[in-house]
Amino acid sequence: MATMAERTFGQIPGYPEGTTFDSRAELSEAGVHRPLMAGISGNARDGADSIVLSGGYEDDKDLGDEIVYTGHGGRDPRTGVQVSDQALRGGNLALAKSSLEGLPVRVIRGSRHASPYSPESGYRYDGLYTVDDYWHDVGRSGFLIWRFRLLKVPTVPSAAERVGEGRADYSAAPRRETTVLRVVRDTRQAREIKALYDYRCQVCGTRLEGPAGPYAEAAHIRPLGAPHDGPDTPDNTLCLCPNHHALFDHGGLVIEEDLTMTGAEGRLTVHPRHRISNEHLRYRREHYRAPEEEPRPAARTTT
DNA sequence: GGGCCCGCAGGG
DNA sequence: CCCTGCGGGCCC
Repeated sequence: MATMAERTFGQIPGYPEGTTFDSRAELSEAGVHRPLMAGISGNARDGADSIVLSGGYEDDKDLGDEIVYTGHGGRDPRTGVQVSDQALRGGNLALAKSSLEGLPVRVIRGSRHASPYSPESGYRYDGLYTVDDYWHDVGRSGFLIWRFRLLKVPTVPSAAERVGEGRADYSAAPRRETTVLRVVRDTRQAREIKALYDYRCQVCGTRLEGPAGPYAEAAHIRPLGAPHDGPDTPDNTLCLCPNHHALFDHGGLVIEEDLTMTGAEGRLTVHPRHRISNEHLRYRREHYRAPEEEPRPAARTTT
């Protein structure tokens, strides 16, 4: 009956960047940031979809396009003073998950946030950011804090992504160079493929694991976007470790028709519930495998 | 249902 | 200004 509204990642239709709100209640009603008090909206499974910078956290840094946001926890609720260490759970784990999955986070600034980028009054939606990095530090209080570096996403996505509903088809996955080359966002189906393989590389079986959980990459067999126009569908997606993803993208790993591999040992691991398109594999071989270096006539002659 | 949280209003 | 009480919604 009272089903929880679906968490929406990305921009909320009807509320473009720069939209202002009088109160947290207005922000909540619009769905731009649902919690009325908490600074982080999200959970450990899906990631964080929005945050609010509203002052009060002494270790925050705001450079406009770059924000170092402080996690929550360890504060006396009355005084706001840090009285113990923070842990990687709750909203903190949600932000870490967003970093692992490359999900966009809506950023809202409040007037009480001491920064040249904060609004005069109320709250303002300031666009989408990715969680580029997260780590722990000793804050000014002397207690452990979790810190999240957020970088502004320069382009505005055309459609919002919804978790739990199957209409997440993107024509392209934008990339951005940061400390590493990282996918800005994965589609729902890409995350499902990674889950199906339990984040193990289909080539080597490697499973990378950090404090917030496992990390793998979704690789497209026939690339997205013009002129390849590969679909963002499970039969065109592989779950790979970063090395084999890069090797695959750059033609150093070729998957043959019988799933043996050139550039790696053995056969590609394929889950029984994962159908991979032979057509897309063929396209990849035809366009990315190193061409045979055959001696050719210097000039074509007609007889 | 318990506990948490970057609100908010009101009073001193 | 600071402090207090009272909170709604949501995560676990």
